[in-house]
Amino acid sequence: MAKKPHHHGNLRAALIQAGIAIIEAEGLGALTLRKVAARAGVSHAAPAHHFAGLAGLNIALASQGWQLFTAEMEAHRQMAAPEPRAQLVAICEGYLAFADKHPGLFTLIFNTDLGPYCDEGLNAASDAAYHVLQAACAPFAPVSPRPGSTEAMIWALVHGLACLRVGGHTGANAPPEAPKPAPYRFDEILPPLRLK
Amino acid sequence: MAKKPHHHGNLRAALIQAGIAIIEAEGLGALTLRKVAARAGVSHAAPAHHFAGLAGLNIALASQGWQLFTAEMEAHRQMAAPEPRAQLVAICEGYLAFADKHPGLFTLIFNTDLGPYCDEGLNAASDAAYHVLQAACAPFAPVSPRPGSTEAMIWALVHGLACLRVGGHTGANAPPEAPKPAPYRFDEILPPLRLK
DNA sequence: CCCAAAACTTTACACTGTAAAGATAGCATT
DNA sequence: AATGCTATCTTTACAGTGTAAAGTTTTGGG
Repeated sequence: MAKKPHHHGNLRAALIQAGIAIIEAEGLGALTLRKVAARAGVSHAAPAHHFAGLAGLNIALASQGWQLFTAEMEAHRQMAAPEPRAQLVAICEGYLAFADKHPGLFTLIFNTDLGPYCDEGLNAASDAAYHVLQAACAPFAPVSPRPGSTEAMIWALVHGLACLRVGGHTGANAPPEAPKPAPYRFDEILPPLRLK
Repeated sequence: MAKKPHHHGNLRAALIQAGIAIIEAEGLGALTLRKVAARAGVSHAAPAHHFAGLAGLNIALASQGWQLFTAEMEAHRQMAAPEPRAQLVAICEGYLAFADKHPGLFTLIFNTDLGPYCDEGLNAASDAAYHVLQAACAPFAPVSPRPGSTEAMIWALVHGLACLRVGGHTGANAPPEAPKPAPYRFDEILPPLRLK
């Protein structure tokens, strides 16, 4: 398993790249082993072999998705002022920006059943994302006696906003021709938090 | 289109019931036109004809799902004390209870792309659910200058908690043998709200 | 040099949704 | 009451999917 394997030369990376491209262009529902293979220029059984089936491809793509997700949050954080609230808001805006820009990957990493504890790399990638949010919540006091309650509240709040936005559930249904209201900025619904 | 159509006798309702039974028993991913047909004792093309394809069946099942969802929230509300905060907490607990008890239907109504403005009955059913939550938020002052911000915040908060719980994302990954922490009750992460 | 194993391809199969054509039952009209 | 019409459902066929097994080619080591 060196840099230049036998035929293709790092086919695994090419397949992951092809999979992400398909998800971004046509949505998660259009992701297919055969389409991925065609886009990478190999036979339709090649991805099934490399990833041990569609489930394995999904896991590999989700790992990559978590890394992109983490990078988006980190990028927003580094642009923000160093005060705790600005850092937290920036991370949550990164969370929302990722969901807006990559709804297919967002659905893959959060709303797809990949099997419990299925892959070590996937766990590590999702943990990294969680730690970014956790660190941003650390300066604030718990919102309830339970430790970790602030992280839980912030995560639920930003995740719910992202999910509802991706799913188009932004209030009561309106006729298609009605102008859509501007989406909420995270600051508008973030309750005040006390510093530790 | 009377009560007793030609052959079966209200096949549409039987197909919906069969579809819900499959989702509840085997998950949303196991839902199939052919399985629904088999469970209802008809040919595999019958559901495709009644609902104009799988997409139509999903829409019909989602409408039913929204009604069950609304009923669950209403049932919790009626058990609660009449104070605004107790009413709101009860509705959110109903929200979470539905997600816990019916993860497949929850995923269908929220995380499945059914097409925008695809069906009038579906819109009415989801609007009914939204109005339950909206009414419970009405006694509280907006959390930001924007009107409706309280509904948006509460909805995002409870929805995020429900989604993360359904998806198993309740913090950093732990080894499978580790005991799972008790899920958050909604009260633990609900910020204080001022009455109007 | 040769051979064993890894990396792919080819082939085949069960299952899915969809479309079209055929059969059947209820209803209305004459 | 007889006839034809239409909706309901079945049968048949087909393209596309994931998966498994067998075959082929390349790589790397003894």
